[in-house]
Amino acid sequence: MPKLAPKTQHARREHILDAAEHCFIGKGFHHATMDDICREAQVSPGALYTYFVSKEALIIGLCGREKDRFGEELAKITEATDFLAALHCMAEQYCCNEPIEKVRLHVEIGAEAGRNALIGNTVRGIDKAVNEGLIELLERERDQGRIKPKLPIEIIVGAMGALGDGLFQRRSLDPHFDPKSIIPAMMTMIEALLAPVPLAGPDEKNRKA
Amino acid sequence: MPKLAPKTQHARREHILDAAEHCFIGKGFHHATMDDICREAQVSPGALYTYFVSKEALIIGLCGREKDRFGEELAKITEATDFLAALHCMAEQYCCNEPIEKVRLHVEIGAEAGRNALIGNTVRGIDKAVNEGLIELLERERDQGRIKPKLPIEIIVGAMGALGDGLFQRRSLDPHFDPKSIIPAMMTMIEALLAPVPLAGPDEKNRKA
Amino acid sequence: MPKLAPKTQHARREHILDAAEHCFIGKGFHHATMDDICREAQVSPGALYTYFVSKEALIIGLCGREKDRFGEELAKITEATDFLAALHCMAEQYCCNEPIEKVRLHVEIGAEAGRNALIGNTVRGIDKAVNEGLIELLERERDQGRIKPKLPIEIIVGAMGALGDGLFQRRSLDPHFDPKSIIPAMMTMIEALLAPVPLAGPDEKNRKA
Amino acid sequence: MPKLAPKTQHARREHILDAAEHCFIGKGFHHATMDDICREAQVSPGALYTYFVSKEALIIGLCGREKDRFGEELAKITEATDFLAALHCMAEQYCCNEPIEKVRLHVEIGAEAGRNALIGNTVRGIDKAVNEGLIELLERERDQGRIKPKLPIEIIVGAMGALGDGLFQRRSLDPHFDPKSIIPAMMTMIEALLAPVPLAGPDEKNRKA
DNA sequence: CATGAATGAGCGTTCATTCAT
DNA sequence: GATGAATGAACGCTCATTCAT
Repeated sequence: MPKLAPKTQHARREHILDAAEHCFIGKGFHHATMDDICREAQVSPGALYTYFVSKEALIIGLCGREKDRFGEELAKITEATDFLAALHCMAEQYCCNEPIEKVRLHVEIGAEAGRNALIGNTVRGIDKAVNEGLIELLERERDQGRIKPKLPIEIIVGAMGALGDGLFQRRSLDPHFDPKSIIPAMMTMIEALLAPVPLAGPDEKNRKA
Repeated sequence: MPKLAPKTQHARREHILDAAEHCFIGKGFHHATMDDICREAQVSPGALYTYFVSKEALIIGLCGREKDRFGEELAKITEATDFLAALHCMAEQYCCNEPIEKVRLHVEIGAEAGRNALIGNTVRGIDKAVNEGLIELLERERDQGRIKPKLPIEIIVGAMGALGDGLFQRRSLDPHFDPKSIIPAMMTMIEALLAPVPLAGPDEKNRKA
Repeated sequence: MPKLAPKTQHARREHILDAAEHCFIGKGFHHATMDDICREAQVSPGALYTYFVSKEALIIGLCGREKDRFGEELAKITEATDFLAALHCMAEQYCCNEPIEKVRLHVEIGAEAGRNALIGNTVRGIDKAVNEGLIELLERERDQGRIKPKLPIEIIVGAMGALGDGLFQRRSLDPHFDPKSIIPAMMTMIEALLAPVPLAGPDEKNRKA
Repeated sequence: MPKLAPKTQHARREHILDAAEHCFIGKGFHHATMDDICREAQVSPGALYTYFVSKEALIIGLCGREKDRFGEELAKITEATDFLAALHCMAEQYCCNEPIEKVRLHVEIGAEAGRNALIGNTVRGIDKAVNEGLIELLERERDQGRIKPKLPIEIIVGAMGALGDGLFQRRSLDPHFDPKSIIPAMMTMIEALLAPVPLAGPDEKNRKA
């Protein structure tokens, strides 16, 4: 039998990952069984194991996809003209629109990452990439005089990341938690860190008056 | 073997809880087995089950301990004369001095609480108690004119809680994460929310001028 | 501590046996736990084990009581003037009035007796005693000319015993089984075996005529 | 390992059922463990559980086999020209030739059926099928004038069934019980119920005279 | 004698993974 | 490459029984 076309291989991989995501989201990482995933993907265990060497590998694959996704998200902000508005938009996206079950999966993976070295490394890798992206972005903003932060930018980015994780934890824990109401608080906190410079305009002098 | 003195009973319970804590921290709730815990506590399964009806009950017991502990912590802040300094002190306590193991346990329980209703309720109960304590405290500060927050106090407390959870998540994930460096960022954020009123002094008029 | 008065000892034994009977009837021999029985009897496990060396011993004790009970039952029939009527009465007693849960226990013990030598011997001992009582009774009836069985009396008694056991099995299996309706059939069968001689009376000659 | 041929599947199932039967007979349903059965069948627990979802399911499977077997037995009687002789033959078959092990299994299942709803329903279903077969048969005999029962046929069939169960109970309890000697008693009882009409012969008129 | 905490082998069942076909 | 039956170590938990107090 000739080797499967790389395209087919990749498609199959993604298909299995979709199934795994669906199962992990629905039942949690520990409660979902490999058989659940096989059934969902309509694939035999043997076939699954040619694409992923273990259950762990499925999580790692899922992490990879999240990483890509977040990269795109970040690119959007980077390209936005109004950086703060884009941040607000992203906060809304992650706080409100992300379905609760997916949030739970995120928290679960976070816990697993604390103990499982392989998953830990993967998750740390993602965090690093995200942080670097944000740092680069914020440094540019600062160099262009649009923000005047009083603290080192890596620290600020670290604090922003923690805030995001905390929001996820909160949502995961309390299904009645209303994330919309917290956004003003988040923006207040982030602005305090970034110290954005008001846009110069014809009425700037009026403010000082 | 007549009835054990309540003191002995309690000590035995705590001893088992210690063992469970150790195992959950080291392996996670799902990977730690009851036998692991029995071995750690040097107790037979049957004996363990006279103190805790299930594995779940061990987590709940662990939650109870954390709750008590946090209650004491909160009382200390409440009694402090300088509220912001006390907060700073507590941030340091939880960010830096809390051993990484406890932090992991916290994250572990948080993840489990998202999937397990009983644990979820317990953790939500604790959160509620903590939040109420903080709300009460902040309302008093506001009524006494020491802070002038622009957002509802519950929202502020919610954001502070999220920030705390996020820090824990960060520490759990990255053993090299330096929590000390982030404290200024945290205080900046919290102060932005609380808007503390500077203490009245001889140069107060200069500010208004 | 002086030995307990034999009377107290015996009363305690009976009390525990009552509790065991209650539990076995309610949950079945295998499903009832020693703790269930202790709770029911308000006795500690240690105390229970001074009266009965094992769970098995409880069943054997229960068998002993049944044996005594059946002996009394048999005595009543023996003393009755109309033997067939007494038999009918006893059939009614065992078929209809015996509560279904007790019937089930009987069947359970019967099954256990097939495998457990100790219980088997006990149950066989009871059966033997019952059979001997019935044999004696029927032989007297025969010698007094009231029945004219065509088969050996032990065989007849064996068949009657089987019929009784079968009825219990039937009742145990089907809660809707109506035992009353089967009594005529039972009496028909038994009369066929015993061939009772119609009571001699002034009109006896008319029959032959 | 592609899909097993249905024949192989069935053979494997039967093999496991054989092992379960052996264990249940030897130790009883409650004392036999799944591991015992696995060892006996030379099969891993996982493999066993692909054929039977639970221990309970093993008994149900065993019941299915008995049902099929009894159906065949019944068909033989139905086709026989001399119905009473066929019945006698069947009594002999079940009383004498049935190996004691099968008899024990029957009693074991009967006891379990009294406590376990699923097994109870299964056994009741078999009993119903058997009873209906017998009822149909006896009604035909009656309509053709070969028997003149004085009691409703369902009652008669119920009594016959009880008699059969009782015999099994007796055999299971006492390994020295001689079932051959009881057959005349059984036939006497059954004939009393059925009231078979003697075959018409040359001396028929003498009877009526 | 009574107590009840403790024992610990054993239970029915699961499921990530393997490998003969 | 794909299949799916098979593996087997483990799991959380139970409960008849013991024995230090």
